[in-house]
Amino acid sequence: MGLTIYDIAREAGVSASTVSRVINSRPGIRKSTRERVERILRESNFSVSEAARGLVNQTSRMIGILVSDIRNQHHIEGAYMIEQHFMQKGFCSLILNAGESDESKASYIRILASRRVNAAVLVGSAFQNDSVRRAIEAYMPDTPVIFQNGEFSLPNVSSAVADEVHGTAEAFSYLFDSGRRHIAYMNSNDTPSNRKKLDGYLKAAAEHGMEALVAVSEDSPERSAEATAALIAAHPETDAIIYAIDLLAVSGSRAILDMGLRIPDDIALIGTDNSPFSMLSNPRLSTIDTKLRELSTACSEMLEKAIADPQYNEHVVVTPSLVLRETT
Amino acid sequence: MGLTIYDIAREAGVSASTVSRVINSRPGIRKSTRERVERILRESNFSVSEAARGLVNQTSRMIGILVSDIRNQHHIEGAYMIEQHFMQKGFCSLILNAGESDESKASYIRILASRRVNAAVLVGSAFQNDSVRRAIEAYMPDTPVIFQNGEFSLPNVSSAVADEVHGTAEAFSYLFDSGRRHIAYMNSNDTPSNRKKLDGYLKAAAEHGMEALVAVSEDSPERSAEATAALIAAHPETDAIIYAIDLLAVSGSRAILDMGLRIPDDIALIGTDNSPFSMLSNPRLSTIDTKLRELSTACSEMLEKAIADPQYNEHVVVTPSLVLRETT
DNA sequence: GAGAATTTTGAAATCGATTGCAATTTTTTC
DNA sequence: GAAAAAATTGCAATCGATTTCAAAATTCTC
Repeated sequence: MGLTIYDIAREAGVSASTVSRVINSRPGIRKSTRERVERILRESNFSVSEAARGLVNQTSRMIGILVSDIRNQHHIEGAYMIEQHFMQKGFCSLILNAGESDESKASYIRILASRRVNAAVLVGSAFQNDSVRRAIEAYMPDTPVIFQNGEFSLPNVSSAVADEVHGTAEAFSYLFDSGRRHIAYMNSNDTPSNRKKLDGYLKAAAEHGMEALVAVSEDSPERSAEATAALIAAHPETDAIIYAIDLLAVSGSRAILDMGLRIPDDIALIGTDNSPFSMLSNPRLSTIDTKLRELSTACSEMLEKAIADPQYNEHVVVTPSLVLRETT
Repeated sequence: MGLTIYDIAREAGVSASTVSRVINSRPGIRKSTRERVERILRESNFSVSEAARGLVNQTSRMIGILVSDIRNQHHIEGAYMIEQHFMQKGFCSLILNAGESDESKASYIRILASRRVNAAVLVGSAFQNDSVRRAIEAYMPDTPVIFQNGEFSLPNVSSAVADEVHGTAEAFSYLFDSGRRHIAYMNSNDTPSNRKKLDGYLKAAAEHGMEALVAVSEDSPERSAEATAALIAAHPETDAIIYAIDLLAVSGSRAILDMGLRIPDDIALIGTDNSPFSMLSNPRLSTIDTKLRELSTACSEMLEKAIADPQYNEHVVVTPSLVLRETT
């Protein structure tokens, strides 16, 4: 089935070395020879085996991108930017859905190591756990790793992280300054990122001398609507809610409207992440912009430097900002 | 840096063949030898080179997934299901963002061919063009290709397609039966899929003896809001709009509300695709469910059969159905 | 405990490219 | 037109695994 350069060589009456040199545009080939080989290459629809090439060149020209859930808009956007950037440079992206558990995430590190990726990108804070850390130390101690929204202090790991503590605290202060006195927090699944957001809320509440009220919802629209309704039923005095995730805020808003309350008059809402649909919602959602684009851009740049220079290593922090729309 | 099986062999005092047999759980190795080799394998964090392995085994154990835009929720969902399914079977997914132009899509076929993927999946109707077709014939004539939402009559290509003509026509009939007499259609970018939807609309309009009114919006919330407002300004008698894409319908609904019209009293809206956020919108969007899940499931199944049997080839059609919510 | 039968193990070829070095061909130079 | 210099080309080794076939070690049989 697959033609090899030997087949091409025979056809062209030259050696495999010559064919290889033509394919890779190496100098020192007579023009007429080059053209003849190129023609045969074209006519026979030859395509080089990247596996064989990778074996001798000791490189796969692949970037491994690990995402805990690619269906998450937030995550895929990060993967997309990196994919786009490196495809142009001739790299392929091995995008893998690394799953829920810590062990499964760690096993994906092994998979990337087996594929000998030139670099790995971890998208999402959920990778910040000990299994993953150990897997990196064991199987990719010398491969550049870029952590989007998390951090390991290993020599081959760089990172770009959002200061989510600050972001949530700022949202709290804004609500407080606009007169809200019963600001609740709707948390989601327990991830390092959500923990930081919660910390920001708790810290801000303490600083303003206010009691904290934290509810939890799974990461689904239905659960959030239920959790929001339950929160308000139990604490009718609530006049503002900060949500750990935009999606939860949007379906929460719907539940609030259905209860006959007004937004933002009775209750103000602030989501987190400035997701694409946060401005499509009705009313349009105010949100904490965690600067996903900046995070991804920073990752692409670091990745590029890290591939060029294995010693390279950097950690950047971006500061979230508040986007005010119709729910505040 | 990278250890090879020869390093392991030396350490264990055996030959590389033995190490290979242990790694691949081949029979005929003395228990004590196997355990010794396994221990060394573990202690040295050895990881096999898939490139070398692929070279001799003539397989990459990779599935290539081509998506025209991975940020599109609709597409990524399809890629996700396939990724999940095959990862368990030890395949990696090379997910590539194949870009806008026909030529760029075709060139990605070449890339997958170079990587010697075991199969390729094309997600989205945009791959249905001649450049891609020729690229498949030239570079992957024997690799199973599964086309999600499109079709080529090539021996190695299978497909799962939604009958979008029918879906849109059904939506039209529903609106007509509920008394609407000025049903407009908001189209989006010119893709094979959107062309079929438009056909369905035109066909249904003709069948009901009604005049067709087609507007076009680029695939962005802002454009759709503008296009919707313009449509209604030019044709105030409009009492229903079918949208080629849910997203456009959602931002369109916002524009309509902003004009002081009521939904569905003054204008009924139906989107297309039953996207995750269509039921989060306010009011909740009625939509034509193009059965994305079924499409993807069918693709996974066909993919599996095609990998097992290169002769395999099938074409399935799924029928969309109407999901009625608050905008009708 | 010798010889046969069976189980384990290893040497060497292979997969499809790339590349250093030597050999060959072509071009220059006088 | 012969020798030197320069430009082309090919041979053979290499990358890191797998696998066939033969050799070596072990177990069985009488």
